[in-house]
Amino acid sequence: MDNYPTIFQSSSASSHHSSLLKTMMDPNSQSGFLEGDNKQNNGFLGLMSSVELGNNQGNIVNNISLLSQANTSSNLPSTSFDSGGESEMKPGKKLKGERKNRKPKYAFQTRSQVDILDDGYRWRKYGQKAVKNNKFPRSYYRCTHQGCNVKKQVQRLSKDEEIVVTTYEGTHSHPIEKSTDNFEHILTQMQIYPSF
DNA sequence: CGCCTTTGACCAGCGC
DNA sequence: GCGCTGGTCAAAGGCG
Repeated sequence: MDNYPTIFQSSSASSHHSSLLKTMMDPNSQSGFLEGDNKQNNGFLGLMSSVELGNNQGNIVNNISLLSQANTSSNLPSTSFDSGGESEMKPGKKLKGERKNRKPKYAFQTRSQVDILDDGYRWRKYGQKAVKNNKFPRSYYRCTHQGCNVKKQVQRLSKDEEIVVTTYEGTHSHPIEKSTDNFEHILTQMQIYPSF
Protein backbone atom coordinates (compact mmCIF):
# COMPACT_ATOMS: atom_id res chain seq x y z
CA MET A 1 0.00 0.00 0.00
CA ASP A 2 1.27 3.32 -0.91
CA ASN A 3 1.45 6.26 1.33
CA TYR A 4 -0.04 9.36 -0.10
CA PRO A 5 0.69 12.83 1.06
CA THR A 6 -2.29 14.75 2.23
CA ILE A 7 -1.91 17.73 0.03
CA PHE A 8 -5.14 18.66 -1.59
CA GLN A 9 -4.63 19.13 -5.24
CA SER A 10 -7.15 21.50 -6.61
CA SER A 11 -6.66 20.97 -10.24
CA SER A 12 -7.91 23.52 -12.65
CA ALA A 13 -9.76 20.97 -14.62
CA SER A 14 -13.27 21.93 -15.42
CA SER A 15 -14.69 19.10 -13.45
CA HIS A 16 -17.62 19.81 -11.24
CA HIS A 17 -16.26 17.34 -8.83
CA SER A 18 -12.94 18.89 -8.26
CA SER A 19 -14.31 22.37 -8.05
CA LEU A 20 -16.90 21.37 -5.56
CA LEU A 21 -14.40 19.48 -3.58
CA LYS A 22 -12.18 22.45 -3.58
CA THR A 23 -14.99 24.54 -2.27
CA MET A 24 -15.73 22.16 0.49
CA MET A 25 -12.23 21.75 1.66
CA ASP A 26 -11.19 23.79 4.58
CA PRO A 27 -7.60 24.78 3.96
CA ASN A 28 -6.86 24.47 7.60
CA SER A 29 -7.89 20.90 7.68
CA GLN A 30 -5.73 19.73 4.89
CA SER A 31 -2.81 18.69 6.95
CA GLY A 32 -4.56 16.41 9.31
CA PHE A 33 -6.66 14.93 6.65
CA LEU A 34 -5.41 11.48 6.15
CA GLU A 35 -2.05 10.53 7.31
CA GLY A 36 -1.43 8.42 4.33
CA ASP A 37 -1.56 5.25 6.29
CA ASN A 38 -4.31 3.27 4.75
CA LYS A 39 -4.21 0.75 7.51
CA GLN A 40 -5.63 3.35 9.81
CA ASN A 41 -8.98 3.49 8.22
CA ASN A 42 -10.29 5.43 11.12
CA GLY A 43 -8.61 8.41 9.64
CA PHE A 44 -11.43 8.69 7.21
CA LEU A 45 -14.04 8.89 9.87
CA GLY A 46 -12.83 12.14 11.20
CA LEU A 47 -14.05 13.87 8.14
CA MET A 48 -17.54 12.66 8.00
CA SER A 49 -20.29 15.00 7.33
CA SER A 50 -23.76 14.12 8.30
CA VAL A 51 -25.37 14.24 4.94
CA GLU A 52 -28.53 12.37 4.44
CA LEU A 53 -29.56 11.34 1.04
CA GLY A 54 -30.63 8.39 -0.94
CA ASN A 55 -30.39 7.39 -4.52
CA ASN A 56 -32.62 5.60 -6.89
CA GLN A 57 -31.13 2.28 -6.08
CA GLY A 58 -32.70 2.41 -2.72
CA ASN A 59 -29.54 2.42 -0.72
CA ILE A 60 -29.15 4.86 2.08
CA VAL A 61 -26.13 7.02 2.24
CA ASN A 62 -25.76 8.44 5.65
CA ASN A 63 -22.27 9.70 5.81
CA ILE A 64 -19.85 10.96 3.28
CA SER A 65 -16.34 11.99 3.75
CA LEU A 66 -13.69 12.65 1.28
CA LEU A 67 -10.03 12.89 1.00
CA SER A 68 -7.51 13.68 -1.58
CA GLN A 69 -4.47 11.77 -2.41
CA ALA A 70 -1.87 13.46 -4.46
CA ASN A 71 1.04 11.85 -6.09
CA THR A 72 4.35 11.91 -4.46
CA SER A 73 6.49 14.32 -6.28
CA SER A 74 5.48 15.62 -9.62
CA ASN A 75 3.57 18.69 -10.51
CA LEU A 76 0.25 17.63 -11.82
CA PRO A 77 -1.12 18.33 -15.22
CA SER A 78 -3.12 21.44 -14.88
CA THR A 79 -5.94 20.86 -17.24
CA SER A 80 -6.34 17.20 -17.78
CA PHE A 81 -5.48 14.13 -15.85
CA ASP A 82 -5.90 12.11 -18.94
CA SER A 83 -2.49 11.77 -20.43
CA GLY A 84 -3.50 10.03 -23.55
CA GLY A 85 -0.09 8.94 -24.63
CA GLU A 86 0.53 7.13 -21.45
CA SER A 87 -2.48 5.00 -21.92
CA GLU A 88 -0.93 3.28 -24.88
CA MET A 89 -0.35 -0.09 -23.40
CA LYS A 90 1.54 -2.41 -25.59
CA PRO A 91 -0.46 -5.52 -26.20
CA GLY A 92 0.79 -8.34 -24.14
CA LYS A 93 3.07 -6.15 -22.17
CA LYS A 94 2.24 -4.18 -19.14
CA LEU A 95 3.52 -0.73 -18.79
CA LYS A 96 3.12 0.39 -15.27
CA GLY A 97 5.79 2.92 -14.79
CA GLU A 98 3.22 5.48 -13.76
CA ARG A 99 2.94 4.22 -10.28
CA LYS A 100 4.96 7.05 -8.91
CA ASN A 101 3.56 9.68 -11.12
CA ARG A 102 -0.04 9.32 -10.20
CA LYS A 103 -3.03 11.44 -10.83
CA PRO A 104 -4.72 12.85 -7.79
CA LYS A 105 -7.21 10.62 -6.12
CA TYR A 106 -10.40 11.59 -4.41
CA ALA A 107 -11.78 9.09 -1.99
CA PHE A 108 -15.34 9.19 -0.79
CA GLN A 109 -16.47 7.27 2.17
CA THR A 110 -20.11 6.40 2.18
CA ARG A 111 -22.30 4.40 4.45
CA SER A 112 -24.29 2.22 2.16
CA GLN A 113 -25.73 -1.21 1.79
CA VAL A 114 -24.47 -1.54 -1.73
CA ASP A 115 -20.97 -1.26 -3.03
CA ILE A 116 -21.68 0.49 -6.27
CA LEU A 117 -23.07 3.96 -6.03
CA ASP A 118 -24.79 5.20 -9.12
CA ASP A 119 -22.80 8.27 -9.97
CA GLY A 120 -24.14 8.58 -13.49
CA TYR A 121 -21.16 7.24 -15.34
CA ARG A 122 -20.70 3.86 -16.90
CA TRP A 123 -17.94 1.76 -15.43
CA ARG A 124 -16.34 -1.47 -16.45
CA LYS A 125 -14.77 -3.63 -13.83
CA TYR A 126 -11.26 -4.63 -14.73
CA GLY A 127 -9.95 -6.20 -11.59
CA GLN A 128 -10.53 -7.30 -8.09
CA LYS A 129 -7.96 -7.91 -5.41
CA ALA A 130 -7.96 -9.10 -1.89
CA VAL A 131 -6.65 -6.40 0.38
CA LYS A 132 -4.49 -7.02 3.36
CA ASN A 133 -6.17 -6.48 6.72
CA ASN A 134 -9.51 -6.42 5.04
CA LYS A 135 -11.80 -9.31 4.51
CA PHE A 136 -13.52 -7.58 1.62
CA PRO A 137 -11.92 -7.40 -1.80
CA ARG A 138 -11.20 -4.15 -3.56
CA SER A 139 -12.76 -3.70 -6.97
CA TYR A 140 -11.23 -1.72 -9.79
CA TYR A 141 -13.36 0.08 -12.33
CA ARG A 142 -12.63 2.15 -15.40
CA CYS A 143 -14.90 4.60 -17.15
CA THR A 144 -16.08 3.09 -20.39
CA HIS A 145 -16.42 6.35 -22.22
CA GLN A 146 -14.00 6.52 -25.10
CA GLY A 147 -10.92 8.48 -24.28
CA CYS A 148 -11.87 8.86 -20.65
CA ASN A 149 -9.28 7.32 -18.40
CA VAL A 150 -11.00 7.87 -15.11
CA LYS A 151 -10.71 5.00 -12.72
CA LYS A 152 -12.24 4.22 -9.42
CA GLN A 153 -11.71 1.72 -6.68
CA VAL A 154 -14.44 0.47 -4.42
CA GLN A 155 -13.62 -1.09 -1.11
CA ARG A 156 -15.64 -1.98 1.92
CA LEU A 157 -14.11 -1.66 5.33
CA SER A 158 -13.80 -4.76 7.37
CA LYS A 159 -14.11 -2.77 10.56
CA ASP A 160 -17.45 -1.37 9.61
CA GLU A 161 -19.12 -3.35 6.91
CA GLU A 162 -21.46 -0.55 6.05
CA ILE A 163 -18.67 1.80 5.10
CA VAL A 164 -17.76 1.82 1.45
CA VAL A 165 -14.75 3.77 0.30
CA THR A 166 -14.83 4.82 -3.33
CA THR A 167 -11.63 6.28 -4.71
CA TYR A 168 -11.78 8.25 -7.94
CA GLU A 169 -8.68 8.83 -9.99
CA GLY A 170 -8.73 11.39 -12.74
CA THR A 171 -11.41 13.61 -14.17
CA HIS A 172 -14.10 12.75 -16.62
CA SER A 173 -13.63 14.41 -19.97
CA HIS A 174 -17.24 14.04 -20.96
CA PRO A 175 -20.66 14.85 -19.54
CA ILE A 176 -22.47 12.55 -17.22
CA GLU A 177 -24.43 9.95 -19.07
CA LYS A 178 -27.35 9.61 -16.76
CA SER A 179 -29.16 12.58 -15.42
CA THR A 180 -31.08 10.98 -12.61
CA ASP A 181 -29.62 10.97 -9.17
CA ASN A 182 -26.12 11.33 -10.22
CA PHE A 183 -23.11 12.01 -8.16
CA GLU A 184 -23.40 15.73 -8.48
CA HIS A 185 -26.46 15.54 -6.34
CA ILE A 186 -24.43 14.06 -3.58
CA LEU A 187 -21.86 16.78 -3.88
CA THR A 188 -24.54 19.40 -3.99
CA GLN A 189 -25.95 18.09 -0.80
CA MET A 190 -22.56 18.23 0.75
CA GLN A 191 -22.33 21.88 -0.08
CA ILE A 192 -25.69 22.62 1.36
CA TYR A 193 -24.92 20.99 4.64
CA PRO A 194 -21.35 21.74 5.42
CA SER A 195 -20.44 20.27 8.72
CA PHE A 196 -16.69 20.58 8.67
C1' DC B 1 -23.72 -10.09 -30.71
C1' DG B 2 -21.80 -6.79 -27.84
C1' DC B 3 -20.75 -5.49 -23.41
C1' DC B 4 -19.65 -6.75 -18.92
C1' DT B 5 -17.76 -9.59 -14.98
C1' DT B 6 -14.73 -12.99 -13.25
C1' DT B 7 -10.33 -14.64 -12.31
C1' DG B 8 -5.59 -16.07 -12.53
C1' DA B 9 -1.29 -14.37 -13.97
C1' DC B 10 1.92 -10.88 -14.44
C1' DC B 11 4.48 -6.76 -13.22
C1' DA B 12 6.37 -2.89 -10.47
C1' DG B 13 7.25 -0.61 -6.15
C1' DC B 14 8.59 -0.91 -1.56
C1' DG B 15 10.22 -2.63 2.88
C1' DC B 16 13.14 -5.68 5.16
C1' DG C 1 18.07 -9.50 -3.34
C1' DC C 2 13.80 -11.32 -2.01
C1' DG C 3 9.18 -11.49 -0.79
C1' DC C 4 4.95 -9.06 -0.15
C1' DT C 5 1.41 -6.20 -1.84
C1' DG C 6 -1.19 -3.41 -4.97
C1' DG C 7 -2.54 -2.51 -9.68
C1' DT C 8 -3.43 -4.13 -14.39
C1' DC C 9 -4.05 -7.30 -18.25
C1' DA C 10 -6.49 -10.47 -20.90
C1' DA C 11 -8.89 -14.79 -21.78
C1' DA C 12 -13.07 -16.99 -20.92
C1' DG C 13 -17.62 -17.09 -19.79
C1' DG C 14 -22.21 -14.88 -18.72
C1' DC C 15 -26.03 -12.07 -19.61
C1' DG C 16 -29.40 -9.04 -21.88
